[in-house]
Amino acid sequence: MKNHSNDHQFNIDKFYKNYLKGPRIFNNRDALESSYIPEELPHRDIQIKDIAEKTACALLGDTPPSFLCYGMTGTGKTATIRYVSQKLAQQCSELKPWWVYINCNIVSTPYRILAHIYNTISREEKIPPTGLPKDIIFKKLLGLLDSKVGNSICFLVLDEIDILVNKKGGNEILYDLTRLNENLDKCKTSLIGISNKLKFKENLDPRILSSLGEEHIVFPSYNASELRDILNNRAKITFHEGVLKEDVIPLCAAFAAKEHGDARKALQLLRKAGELAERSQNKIISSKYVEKAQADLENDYIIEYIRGIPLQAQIILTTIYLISKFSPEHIIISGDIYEIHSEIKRLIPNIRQLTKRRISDYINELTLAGIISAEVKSMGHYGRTKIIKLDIEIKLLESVLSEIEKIKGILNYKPILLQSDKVKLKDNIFKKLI
DNA sequence: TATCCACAGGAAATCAGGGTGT
DNA sequence: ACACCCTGATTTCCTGTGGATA
Repeated sequence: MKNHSNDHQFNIDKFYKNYLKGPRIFNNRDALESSYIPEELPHRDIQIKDIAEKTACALLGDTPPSFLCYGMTGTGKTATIRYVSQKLAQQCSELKPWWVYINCNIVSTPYRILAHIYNTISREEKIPPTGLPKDIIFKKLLGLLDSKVGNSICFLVLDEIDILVNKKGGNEILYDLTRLNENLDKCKTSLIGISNKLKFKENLDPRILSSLGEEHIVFPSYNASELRDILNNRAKITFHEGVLKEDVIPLCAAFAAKEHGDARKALQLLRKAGELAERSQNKIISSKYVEKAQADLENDYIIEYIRGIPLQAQIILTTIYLISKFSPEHIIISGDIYEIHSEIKRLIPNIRQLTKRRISDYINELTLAGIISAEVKSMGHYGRTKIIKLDIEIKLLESVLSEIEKIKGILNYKPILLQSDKVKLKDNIFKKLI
């Protein structure tokens, strides 16, 4: 088939030429990445000093104490530790300490934690992702630590340790890690836990808590003025001179300060604003791009989240969508979600029936992610249930769901349940009770 | 005031799918 | 081929419960 509309076609060559000719905004994008470790960390002097003091004895070959770092997301916990670890390494001529970073959200099971530690140190022989018994791995790890790390120190940084603690087997593996030193001849290990939940200690085995030390390093949230300092530092590296309007950084800082002073958020905003300006071929970043970035980031998060969850969870979300779409007045309760789920699962191949129990878990997960909100309410003789509300724009939800191959076909299906008189009757009673 | 609905949500078991060394 | 390992998703079994109703 001939293409008769060449003039309207996207000309990719021309686009690249224009792109190169266009205004340059970014000098070094990496400086706004969360993995970037800056030369200096503003407003973290106390924490740097604290960590430096705790880890300094590694220089003499002694075992540093284990400790915990607390602070909300984006308060610089990980960055500070990486910063100190760099500085510490610069001081060591020989006996360089090893640092193993473990994000417990990603490396999330006992087996994988051991394997991850082993594999980061070993480099040659890798431990397979599954298959072996844990105790074998543990013994192999002990051998490796003594032979490879030798007389040096190995720091094990457990990021998002709270997630690990709340899983089965989490306390056990932590306990094993705290006892590593007892089983080692030459090498010494030291644990550093990072958490953004202050109350996770409740679920922590007291033996682990005592070995992690009673005192913790606290990372307070940044206020707007501190955020401005951070942004100014990074902006100098990131952008070419003169591309930033003066009000951009204060605005980013203000937005992020509203969200418990999250520096990561502030940096994301700044980068997104830069990208938006770049995309519209503008050589100046003005505050209107920040406003736009704020809205975009919110949506990006939601879209990525929904894309990432399992199909069954997406289907649960679809049931909520269908109820909101066809009966906007309807009060959404968990029982109805169950009914409609079993109704529409027939329309999707290879989808099994879920139990109420499982659906209840999915509802909780969606609530945690901020997609919906749910409140348990007692309806007296009508039982106890969850009242569910969609917390995002239904248009947005629709557009995400319609991109999912197996779901897009049923977005116009009107559930039979919604038309049943029994449900309508119950709905009316519920409305009076609320 | 006792009852009883329709669930909530914890704990343990099960299943299937990815592996291992022998 | 066999016995056994680890994991994630799900089921099974279970006890608990707020408050309108009889």
